[in-house]
Order: sequence, then structure tokens, then C-alpha cells
Amino acid sequence: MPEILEVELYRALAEQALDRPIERVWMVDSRYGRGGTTAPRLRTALVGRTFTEARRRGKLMLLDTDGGPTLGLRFGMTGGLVVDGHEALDRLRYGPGVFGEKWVRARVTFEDGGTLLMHDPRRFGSLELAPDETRLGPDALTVSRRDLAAAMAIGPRHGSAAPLKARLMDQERLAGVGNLLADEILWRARLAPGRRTPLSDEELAELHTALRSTLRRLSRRGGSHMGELMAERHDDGHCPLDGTPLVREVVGGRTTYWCPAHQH
DNA sequence: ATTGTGGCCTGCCCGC
DNA sequence: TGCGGGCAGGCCACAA
Repeated sequence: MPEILEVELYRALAEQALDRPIERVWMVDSRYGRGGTTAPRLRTALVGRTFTEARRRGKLMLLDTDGGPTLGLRFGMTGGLVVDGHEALDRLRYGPGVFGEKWVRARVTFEDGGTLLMHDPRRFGSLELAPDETRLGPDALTVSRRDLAAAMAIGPRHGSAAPLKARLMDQERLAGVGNLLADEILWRARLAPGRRTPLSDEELAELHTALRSTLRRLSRRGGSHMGELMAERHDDGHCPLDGTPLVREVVGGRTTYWCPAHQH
């Protein structure tokens, strides 16, 4: 489920876990670790230390430690964060919608008895010690128009043949936008997901405005799934703007809904 | 180097 | 009611 808005909620929740000495660390199995991160290495890195800061870059959450490596958390499609029994979100749209002990994949227990845990039914999330943050592009919540333009450069003169939507979701170019947000942003920017020609200055401005307004609006409304396009994301869905039947197709490897009447 | 594809896991929903 | 197939908002390894 989580896109950038959800991970930002997780990050805010994780601030409750700062400055509390870590007593135990558990992970379901070493396949849940990434980049050589195993349960024993997690223990060595974390036990006896505290988390000092909860950061985020795109969809990657980062917990710094006092003197040890930073812990990176990725939530995949169904991952959720729980601190001291409190969830950042009531409900995971593509998960079972309830909390289940059997879906807990990792747990950090503090000396005060509290816990921070990863709840992840589908197991697409992961933990990684000292993740390479530099592989991610600028954060979508704060990206400037200039940096967005650089990230989106497409077309023959810019050496890329990837469709616009794939660019928007390429985490190395722009960090944080997932499939749902991409559709919503392009719909609001009036740009077709399959666009491969360079964007004009006006279109880039539209895209930047749509990115900011969509993130701000959906953040207020409670998450990435609160977009206006969401309710029409099904067969026979219609454009909320002009009533045109939406096109459903795969763009950039992901299911895409868009309006052929006003997105160009 | 860039772009596209399959696969990872598990649960839900739909149609038969 | 039960069952099988298709689908799911992320990301990686791999092929072309």
C-alpha cells in the first residue's frame, strides 16, 4: 500500500521510538533482510543502541542510531509500521485490513518494554542496514520545479524512450511516487502516461503544480488512495472531469487508468 | 546505459 | 458454498 504519503505517516509515528535503548531485535528470516542484512547482523548493529532520528527519502524510511549504522525500512505493497501497539494507518487497502500476529515480520523491543514492528502480509517489504540513500532521486514532497524538469527529461534529444509515467515512478530520478499517485498526478496535469516527447515549459509547470497539489490534497484527505481517480479505477470507470470512459492499459509495467479526452 | 519482463509472496475478489 | 484464476499501490535480478 504505502506510497510516499503513507511512509511519511510511518516516519512521524517512528519518532515515538527515538531515544529508547534497544533490548532485542527479531526478524522472521534472513530473506526479509536486504543487501546482506541478517538477523544476527541486525542484533549486533542495534542492541544496546537507540534510534536518534526518523528520516525518509521517497518510500524509504531511515532510522539513524547512536554510533551504529542507519536502519532502512521498505514497506513494499502491504507493509505497515506499528509502535507500542499504535498503527500509523487504520487499514491497509491491499492487505487483509486487520492486524495479524502472523504477519509481523520484524520486531524491535526496547528496554522499557515497548516495541516497533513491521506488519507485512505479502512480505514485499524489507530491512537493510546502511542502505544506499544516494541511489534515490530528490524527494517528491519537496522537489523543485527545476529538479523535476531534470528528472522528467524525455525524448530523443534527452536520450530516453521511456514513457512519462515510468519516469515519474523511477525512484532513482524522483523518489516517492508510486502507481496510484502517478495516475492521479498525470490526470490532474492533463498529461498522457505514455507521453514520450519532451514536455514544454508549460507542461512541466503543470506537472510540478499537479505533483504538489495532489500530494498536499491527498495528504489532507488521508492517503494515496484518496484521489479522485481512485473510485473510477475499475472496468467501466469514467473520468471525473469530463465523463469520458477511462482507458485501462499497462504503462511502464503497471496497470494504468487515464482519460484519453483530456490527457495528451 | 536504459528499458522491459518475470518473479517474489500472500490474500482477496470475481465468476463459474 | 467451494474453487480457480486474476489481480494487487514495490522492487529486484535479469535479458535484450
